[in-house]
Amino acid sequence: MPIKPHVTAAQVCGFLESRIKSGEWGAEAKLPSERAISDQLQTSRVTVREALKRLEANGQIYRSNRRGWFVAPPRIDYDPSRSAHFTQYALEQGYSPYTECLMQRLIQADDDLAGKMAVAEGTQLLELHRCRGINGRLVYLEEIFLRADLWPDLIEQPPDQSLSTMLRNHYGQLFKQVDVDISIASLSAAQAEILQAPAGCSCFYISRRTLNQEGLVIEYDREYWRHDALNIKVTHQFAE
Amino acid sequence: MPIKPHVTAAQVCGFLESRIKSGEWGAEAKLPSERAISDQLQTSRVTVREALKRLEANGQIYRSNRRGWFVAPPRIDYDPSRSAHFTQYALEQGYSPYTECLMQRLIQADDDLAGKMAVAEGTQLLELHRCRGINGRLVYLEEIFLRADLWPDLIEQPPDQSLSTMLRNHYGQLFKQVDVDISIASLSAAQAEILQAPAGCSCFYISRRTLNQEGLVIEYDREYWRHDALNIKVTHQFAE
DNA sequence: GAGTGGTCTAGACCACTTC
DNA sequence: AAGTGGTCTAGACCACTCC
Repeated sequence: MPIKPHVTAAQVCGFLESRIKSGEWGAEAKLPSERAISDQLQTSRVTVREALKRLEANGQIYRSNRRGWFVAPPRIDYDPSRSAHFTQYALEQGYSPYTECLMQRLIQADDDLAGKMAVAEGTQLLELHRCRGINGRLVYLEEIFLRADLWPDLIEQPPDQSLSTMLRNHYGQLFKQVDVDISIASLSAAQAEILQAPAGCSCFYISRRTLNQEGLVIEYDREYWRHDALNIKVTHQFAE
Repeated sequence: MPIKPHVTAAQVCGFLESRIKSGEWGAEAKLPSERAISDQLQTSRVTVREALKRLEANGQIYRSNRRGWFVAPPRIDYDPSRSAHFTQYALEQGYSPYTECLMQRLIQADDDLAGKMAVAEGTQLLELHRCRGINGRLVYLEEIFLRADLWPDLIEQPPDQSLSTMLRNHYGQLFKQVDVDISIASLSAAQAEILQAPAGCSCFYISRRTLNQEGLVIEYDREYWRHDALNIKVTHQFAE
């Protein structure tokens, strides 16, 4: 006798996608609960979760820890090779940017940092941690390292001000070159908690080294982005 | 009476990671079967799979469809803003590159392609599909679009030759600018099958528009990379 | 043919959010 | 207090790979 075939995760994906694409569930809309979806589609919660994770993987939806699943808003365009600040990008694209400084302190460069910043091990560095969001949603964490000898009184400055503007205007530094690295990583437990993301959540990892006219590394920066929040755009002009 | 606490996915992650980091399981090594791991650690297969997926998310391991889980080899460094060909990159970094042409045909530009290539809708384009691997492992799929009017006899050329070299040497084209877009996407069912990846597998999506001296889009390219195979490096020089 | 990963079922408990 | 997502158990069948 014929057995009712299982509802597959792919079918659940289709069901959810059609509602997202039709606009029935707009940006930032909360999806129904996992149990509600599995009841409606006559399937198990495991299958629903599998479908949700696939839509999460390509950035159509995201989750906020234990609060539920939400439709992902449009991604922000971002060119990490430019020194323009995040706030400017976000405003240009019609978003409301938000920055919070989580921590700032003086540290001694360890082996790894010394290599990245081309300084001797033990050199004094200023370390800043910030988180940033758009439209009320946290989208990335940032770890910034600056040579303390180049910015002697920076630690006194208000941390919310744009760093790149400050470096240029206040210290008269000119940027000569930026080296950018982009790869996939996963959030540490502490990072995931700040971004309200699940444990082990995959993220974009972007690191940037900014060099000045003399070839000194004036800024070293590590960013951890929600992967659904970001569209990286880089334009490269070839020399004549 | 005390109940034995559950083995958590995080503990399984730790168990697996320590064996990878210690070198007990080297690059490309096959992990034990999911059932063997769950038996050894006295846990369920679901928990083991959860752990494996977390290590997959940050690129430490990867799976080849239905064949098993493997330790991910070192990532290849890649600068999409340069026109150097993949083969050269791979050889410089000590890998054995591999390219296969999957398809080539003439098409009419649809609305989307016409916009991307700045040509009229219906313009004749040459479409090439290739897959590429290093050390015997497929790492990305590529869809290339070229204006048929600029390369009248290209369809007759051997497809394995480096395209960028050919464009420069044979046609004397000079590259002026490259616009690169990078984001996260997921593989279609057809793409996943070619890369031997699971359904809905997340990937790096890289699209590139290459412009010549006259500002014409001479190449438009879409790449779908296994996310664990890639480390993107871009260097940007600021104008004086 | 044996074993594997891919998928699905039908529960369960906990920590946390929301009301 | 009710409901949610996060996690875990203990099975099952299938399609596929490998031998």
